[in-house]
Amino acid sequence: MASQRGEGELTTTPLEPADRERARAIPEAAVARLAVYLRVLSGMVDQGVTTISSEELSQAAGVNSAKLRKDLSYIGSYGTRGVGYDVEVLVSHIERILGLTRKHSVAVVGIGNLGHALANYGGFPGRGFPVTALFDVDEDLVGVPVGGIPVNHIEDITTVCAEREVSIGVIATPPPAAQAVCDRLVSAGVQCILNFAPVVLQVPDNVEVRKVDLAVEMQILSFHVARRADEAANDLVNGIGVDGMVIRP
Amino acid sequence: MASQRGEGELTTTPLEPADRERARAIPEAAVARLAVYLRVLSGMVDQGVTTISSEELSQAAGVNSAKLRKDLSYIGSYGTRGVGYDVEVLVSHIERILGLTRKHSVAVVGIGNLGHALANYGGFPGRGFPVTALFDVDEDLVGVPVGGIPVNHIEDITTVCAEREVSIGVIATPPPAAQAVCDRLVSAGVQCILNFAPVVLQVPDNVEVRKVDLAVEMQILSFHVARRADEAANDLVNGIGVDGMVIRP
DNA sequence: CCGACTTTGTGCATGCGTTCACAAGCGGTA
DNA sequence: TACCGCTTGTGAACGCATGCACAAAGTCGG
Repeated sequence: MASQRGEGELTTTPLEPADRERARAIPEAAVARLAVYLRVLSGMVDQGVTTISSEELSQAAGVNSAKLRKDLSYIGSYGTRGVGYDVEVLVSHIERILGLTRKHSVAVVGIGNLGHALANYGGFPGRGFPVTALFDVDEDLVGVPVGGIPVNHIEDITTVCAEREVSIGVIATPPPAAQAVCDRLVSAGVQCILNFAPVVLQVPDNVEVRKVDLAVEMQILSFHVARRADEAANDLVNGIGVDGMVIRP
Repeated sequence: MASQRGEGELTTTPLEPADRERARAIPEAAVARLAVYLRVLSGMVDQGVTTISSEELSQAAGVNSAKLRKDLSYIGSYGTRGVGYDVEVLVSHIERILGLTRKHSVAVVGIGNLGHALANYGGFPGRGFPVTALFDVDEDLVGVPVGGIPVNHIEDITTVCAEREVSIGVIATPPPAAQAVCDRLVSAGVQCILNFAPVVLQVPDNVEVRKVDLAVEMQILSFHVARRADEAANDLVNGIGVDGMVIRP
């Protein structure tokens, strides 16, 4: 049983030593899944569910139950054998490990179609990620409010990010501008970047970049389409029908 | 050296037996990277580069050169020792393996902020992913052209997807609608789905789903912010300055 | 034609992540 | 209190992906 403590009395919410070591050791893949569990659990809370077993939760999250238990074990042992997990307890522990006890101010750079969508996206503020700054090069956009926030000129990134304590920068610019924008965000002290531009960003070691590349996602799907189509053709040649039934045994 | 053949004489472009086996064996992670290499290489072609070494390409793609060579070896041996790779040859082989020799018609469901952005996104058609159908529940949207394509009512998914030979469905609906939309796409014969809704979709085994979850991405970044902040606090306690310099040796 | 130099392709070791399988632990019941 | 059934937590085995290091294979200059 890890040390318990009151929460929310500090904005920075430092982790206990035991948790600190755990956080260091959590595999990247497990972190991504913890976020998914958290979302599923939040839904459970809304439905009035108070207790859940690893089997139920793993099904809802679309993973193997052993994996789920191992993932949860990375953040501590908060289940009750023979019963399951207390939903609210689990939620609060995952939130703590993911650093969601503190708000993370977000800046969106590039207010095109995607930037608009991101600025208006309701999922962010509701989950502790308020969008507090928008930037674009287009002078005509500067001052125009999008999703309730006026657009700033890209030249002002450094000062605006500093004064609004931006901790996450989202790049939604055209590809050629992405690296320059990234550099500016970094020099403004932003250490976490979510990149939607189809460009490989070069950043210093102390900056974390995650990329969302729609074209790559599509191409991965395309690969699977091709492989499937090809296997089907192959199977047909080998006497197996499209429904998996052997037509020429 | 794998068998060479003319390309483009068939819309379905079946793979040679040797390639077929390779495609089956390519690790998922490598497929994602191949898509990145392809994008970088396309940029090289535009710059007039004809030959590139694994070292140069790996740097541009942000990976280790050994990994790059291994990834390329999955699709065959098309390099020249002592010289490097012919850019155009590499492009055409990656395209073939990823199934990009054929167009993949895309349907976007849910024409909200994100759906608009996706429908207008220029990156898709340019890379062989023409958006050919849009759907929404909102009667007021039906018939309105977005990005040049009129919106259809969601009730017509099955027929429209079938007649336009949609092979990839993109879900950009609110979370509660996602599973129902997914089921409809599947019953319309769509086997590949890109899901932007923060929901775990349940699909049959023969359907491939990839998810893009912005909230999860943010939370992963949040985790890193927290870990970093915590390490910094820890280091400070242990007498190491924020710039990594030991202030209390 | 030969030797030096360059770069690919890959066998092998290492490390990480997933899965299995079961002991440990808890609640309920008599 | 003692037993029984259920579920967690985790050691251990396995499999996949990464990175190293080098032989194989090509180019280029003389």
